[in-house]
Amino acid sequence: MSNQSVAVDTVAGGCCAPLVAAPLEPEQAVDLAKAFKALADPVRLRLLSLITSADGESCVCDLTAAFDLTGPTISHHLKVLREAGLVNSERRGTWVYYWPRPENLRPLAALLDSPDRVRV
Amino acid sequence: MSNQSVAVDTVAGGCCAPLVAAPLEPEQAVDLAKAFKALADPVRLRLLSLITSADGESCVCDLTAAFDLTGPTISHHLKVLREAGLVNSERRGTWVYYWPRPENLRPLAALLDSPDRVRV
DNA sequence: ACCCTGTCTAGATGGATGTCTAAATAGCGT
DNA sequence: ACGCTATTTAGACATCCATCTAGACAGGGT
Repeated sequence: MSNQSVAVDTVAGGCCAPLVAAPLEPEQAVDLAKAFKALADPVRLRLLSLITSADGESCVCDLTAAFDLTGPTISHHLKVLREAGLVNSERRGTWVYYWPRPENLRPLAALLDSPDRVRV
Repeated sequence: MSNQSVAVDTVAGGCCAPLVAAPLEPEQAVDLAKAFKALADPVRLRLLSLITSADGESCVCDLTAAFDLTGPTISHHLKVLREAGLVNSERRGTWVYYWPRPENLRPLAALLDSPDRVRV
């Protein structure tokens, strides 16, 4: 259950200077868009923030409890985050645990990091 | 034409510690998701990178020329970026120019910036 | 063996989104 | 005034997506 990340693997591979530095290649843009698409939902953002701010990892049961949504819906969102390479998961006994993958989150942050501008 | 930004204004207002620090409030997540949704398309990512890496600003005519898409489609994507607060625009004579809003891009970068983890 | 709980998969459905064509608006040059 | 170019708006259409219900699968306890 741990290795089906798709979108961000190329990103993690050192892709993409900050937006300020150079225009994106179309293929890079496609890969990056997949990652940002995973972040483009309030539920997934909250899931990621819960997972990331937790101490190392989070149980699905705790995550589900934080929302007013059905189990399958949460499961779907976690799958999107996992396939985007933003989190990883593992089953231990009855429960499944999720933890963040900062090595794939950091390049996204670096891409958006922009210095101040003349024009404000 | 310059002031209909919607999504990121609250973000720019000093919102949101890094994901690592604390879970997001639901309302914050909704606002941030709007911003990431604007980034969640390859065309818009390339538009933003063209605008941001250009020297100060870009003319719509140059942006349109960089894609194999119709003018209205580019215009639509630029509107999405503008309403998300990521860029701003101004008409000067015949042409319309777009420039980035780093004050609204930087909080997004800060949100995703994550330190290394025990578990890799 | 059986049941109970936790999680995921499959399939359906209403709403959002990317793209197009056609038409409107804005400014420039003659 | 007219026509030409640049850009946006309006509306249509096909696809994608968030959510749900129903059911499958996994593990633990009795």
